[in-house]
Amino acid sequence: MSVTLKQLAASLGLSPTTVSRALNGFPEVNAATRRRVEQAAAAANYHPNTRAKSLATGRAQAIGHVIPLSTSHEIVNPVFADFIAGAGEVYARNGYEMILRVVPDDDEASAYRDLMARGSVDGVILHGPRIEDARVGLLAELGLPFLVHGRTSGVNTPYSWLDINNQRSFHRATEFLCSFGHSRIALINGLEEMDFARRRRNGYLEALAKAGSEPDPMLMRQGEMTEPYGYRAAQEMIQLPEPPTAFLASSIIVAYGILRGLSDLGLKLGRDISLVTHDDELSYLPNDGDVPLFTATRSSVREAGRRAASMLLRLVAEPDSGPLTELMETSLVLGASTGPVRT
Amino acid sequence: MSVTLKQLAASLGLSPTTVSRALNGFPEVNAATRRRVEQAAAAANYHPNTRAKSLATGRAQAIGHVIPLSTSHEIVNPVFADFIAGAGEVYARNGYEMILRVVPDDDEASAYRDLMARGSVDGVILHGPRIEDARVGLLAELGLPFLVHGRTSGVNTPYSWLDINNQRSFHRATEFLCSFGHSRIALINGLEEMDFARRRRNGYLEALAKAGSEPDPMLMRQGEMTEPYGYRAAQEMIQLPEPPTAFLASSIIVAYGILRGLSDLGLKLGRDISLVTHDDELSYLPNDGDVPLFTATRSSVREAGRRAASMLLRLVAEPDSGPLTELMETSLVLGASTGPVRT
DNA sequence: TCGCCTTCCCAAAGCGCTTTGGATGGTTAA
DNA sequence: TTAACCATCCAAAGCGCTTTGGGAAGGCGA
Repeated sequence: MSVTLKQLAASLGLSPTTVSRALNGFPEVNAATRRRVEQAAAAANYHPNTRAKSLATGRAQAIGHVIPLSTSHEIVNPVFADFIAGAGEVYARNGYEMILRVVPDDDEASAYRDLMARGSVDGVILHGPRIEDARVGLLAELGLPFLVHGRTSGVNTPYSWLDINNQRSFHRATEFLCSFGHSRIALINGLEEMDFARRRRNGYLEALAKAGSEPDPMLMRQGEMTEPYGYRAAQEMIQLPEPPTAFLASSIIVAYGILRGLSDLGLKLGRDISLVTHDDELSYLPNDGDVPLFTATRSSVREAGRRAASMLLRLVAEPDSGPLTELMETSLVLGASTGPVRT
Repeated sequence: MSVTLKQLAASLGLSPTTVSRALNGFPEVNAATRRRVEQAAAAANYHPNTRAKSLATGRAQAIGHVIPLSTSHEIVNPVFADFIAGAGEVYARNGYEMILRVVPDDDEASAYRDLMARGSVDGVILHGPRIEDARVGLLAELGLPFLVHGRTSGVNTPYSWLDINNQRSFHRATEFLCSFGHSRIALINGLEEMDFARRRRNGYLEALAKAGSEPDPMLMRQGEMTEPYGYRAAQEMIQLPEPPTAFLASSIIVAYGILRGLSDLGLKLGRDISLVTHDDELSYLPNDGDVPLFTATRSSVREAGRRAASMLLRLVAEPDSGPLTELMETSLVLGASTGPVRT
């Protein structure tokens, strides 16, 4: 079907060895010969067979992403698409393939073992780390280079990760709301078995404590971050005897739900009620413009994908470059959804 | 690192040949031997090296998904994550790997060529087909098995596809609105270079014609399907001298935007204004419950992913199974966003 | 002239698997 | 008894590439 190295070599009257070296930039080949080879390769649309190449080199030239599909709720993380887009960019630029495995989340361990044993990938990115996530230990033990998108509290062995400063983000956001006089601030969080959610709650609690406000369990909720989840949370909380005057949401999708919930009750964001949300800059839910709809802690998950991919590739190339870590700060951008507490 | 066939064979005092045949279910191996081999393989956590295997067999055991990243708007299709989740399920079950390439959309052709020449995949799924999409011709020419998610009008060569009945969906939706007395129905569509968008518009126009309503260009809009797009469209249209009494949206994300746009103007869906949207059943934007928020033409894109993957695998296994096609009908589910025209 | 580098190229082995084409020994039919 | 036949196993080639370990030819200094 497609042309092979041997054929190309034969057509040039050269040995496969020389052609290989010419194309791979080895020094011991005449400049003129190299040019000739390169031209012929381009003309024949020659691309080395990936499988043969990686069998010979021992490198898979591929990075794996295992995306767990929660067996209970079956939710696909909406953030995933943009992260992948960012990472994919980097892989493509570096000649790496991206391979995806969608697995039930109780089957993830065997997915990693399998990937390792088959030698299908040179490294993996671990998504959606939970508190004390056992996958980190497993991967370390397998000896497969990996990078965590996020972190996992309670795991002591060092590992590489890229995370945003969730705690600081929500600390700042809470602080910001407090400075407007808010003291009853609701936290509509993701599932708190997820590490990011726990950290956000910590930041929130920390800021409340600093401001001298007592946290109220009635105002704290965790759940799968869908739009209706935000809607229900907002509606239910607003009917409490002592309703919140502000909301803090863990995802822009949830924020839209809150917005709708309040709007249905005739309440207007920024005037009657304040809202700060985390904003991953999902491409189909842009929160920009002169005055964004939502005041938000903003951080591009696509950029996170890019950086995570770069870090992992570095880790694959130089396994001794030790655990690599990066903490991205978010920016707190002022939108139309916040204002002083209404008295 | 991981155990090889040769090692396993040596440890069993057998030849690699026999071990290979035992594990691959060939008949010419003693039942007892086979059992012994299987147990040893399991104990050693033996998994055949993918690259070696596929080099030997000539099959990549992988399916490629090329996802074009629009160079101009940089939007990642939100529908993509759920489609992938569905397809991934099927690949995993059949021992196929899923490989993803994120490429700028002006570079897609070379991505396919490359995938083909390197032999990295046994087939590909083509996403986001446009009108008269040239990729179909390219893939046919390359001889790479492929399946289109959607269709492409104006391409005459036969090809395999899985699509939903966009035209009929929007025909029915429009008809339904007409039956409520609506005649000024706005269409907030996706980019009409996309095949699905064109079909939806056709269905819409067809139904309008049948109902004797004149289509109004002021009420038809196309664009990238984001939330703000829906918001702006709704707000602008509602201020027209002759505003629409109903909206037809191509995506639930757009529908949320419309909802917010109307809501900001004090208009309530289902009472003041009607809205029907297409609903792909995105997992994080569920439109369900006793009475769904939106009346919708509903079709699970995750299920589409599953079916598309199955069809493609079939195509790969039996290339002569000819062009496979499937047209999924959508269901029109009644939600809270529609009602008789307000007089 | 010889010896010694360079420069440029090649033969062959090997990556881990599958598969072709036997080989071996025991059974069965004639 | 012999030939034909299974049932069961194996040696070796080959998939398309990289890489090791030369080797031939030419240039240079002594």
